[in-house]
Amino acid sequence: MEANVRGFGSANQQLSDDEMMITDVRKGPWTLEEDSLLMNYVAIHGDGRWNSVARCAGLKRTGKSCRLRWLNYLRPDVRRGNISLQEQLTILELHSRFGNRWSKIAQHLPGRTDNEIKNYWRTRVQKQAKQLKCDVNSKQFRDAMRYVWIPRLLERIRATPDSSAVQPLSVSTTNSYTDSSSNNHNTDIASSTSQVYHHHHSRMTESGSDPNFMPELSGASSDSLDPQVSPGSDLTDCYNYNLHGGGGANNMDNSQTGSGLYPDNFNDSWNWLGGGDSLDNMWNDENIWFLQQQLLCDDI
DNA sequence: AAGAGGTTCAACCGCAGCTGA
DNA sequence: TTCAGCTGCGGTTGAACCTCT
Repeated sequence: MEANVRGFGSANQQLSDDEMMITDVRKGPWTLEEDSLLMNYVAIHGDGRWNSVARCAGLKRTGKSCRLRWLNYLRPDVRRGNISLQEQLTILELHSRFGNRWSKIAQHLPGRTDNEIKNYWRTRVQKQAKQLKCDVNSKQFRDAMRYVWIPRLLERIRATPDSSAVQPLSVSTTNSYTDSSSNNHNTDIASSTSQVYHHHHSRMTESGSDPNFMPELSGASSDSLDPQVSPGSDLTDCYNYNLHGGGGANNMDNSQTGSGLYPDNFNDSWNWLGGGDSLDNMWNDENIWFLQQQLLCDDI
């Protein structure tokens, strides 16, 4: 497909400053030729100073456009494609901590771009919230992530005998991460979160909430990003009530899974998380029931 | 086979912050 | 101190692709 020349956006838009310097600014998808020009130029002169890159490389693109193309697509260590379970876990955890600070989250995922993480969040995570009929920033959804989603991810990561099996399927062969700490960051987060989760899980079934588990979600942290997030005690009280007295797992009415709280395609809606396995294993009746109890509890 | 509707993701935009003259 | 230019960020858009009927 041919890229447009001043045809991608609004015709009446005012030209931005860097556009003013280039006549006949090209917009739209990049061609192989343009990619080649940009890669060759950066290989020789290095990146940065993107306006001069655009000019000197002979590209009729804005500096911004060149920068974006390089960072999101052309740079040698960029990795695109399937987000691994560990990366999913990292994104969930870091988003709960930083919110929509995509570039900050991307710093913890070597080779991933802020754009890709943002797209992942919007297309996958927000979709789940929508299908659960709750806001992605709501307590319900955060708790669902916290008590069901993340633990399940951890289980799956741990259950994978060959760690390479949870790596993305399409990792660039030119990847070379010189920062060893960054290289291990996903595993570190999975490991530490796992430890915290198990600590939390054993405690919460005994005596209620554990503020140490993802405190940014519990509201215990002073720098909590979302003031509406309440302490975990409500949820765990609800959990204990349902589990131990007020209609626990043994009393679970399977008909609840089709009660209307969740759409009929609830299981399917979480499919992306499983990485290919049957959802029957991933989102069984117990998990669905648990989520339903959270929502019921929150409604009280 | 074809069209409709849904999903994905590359690329754009506006804005804010930084830097140097 | 001010201002212009540049860079980076987050939100949004729309073409391409996929799935369903």
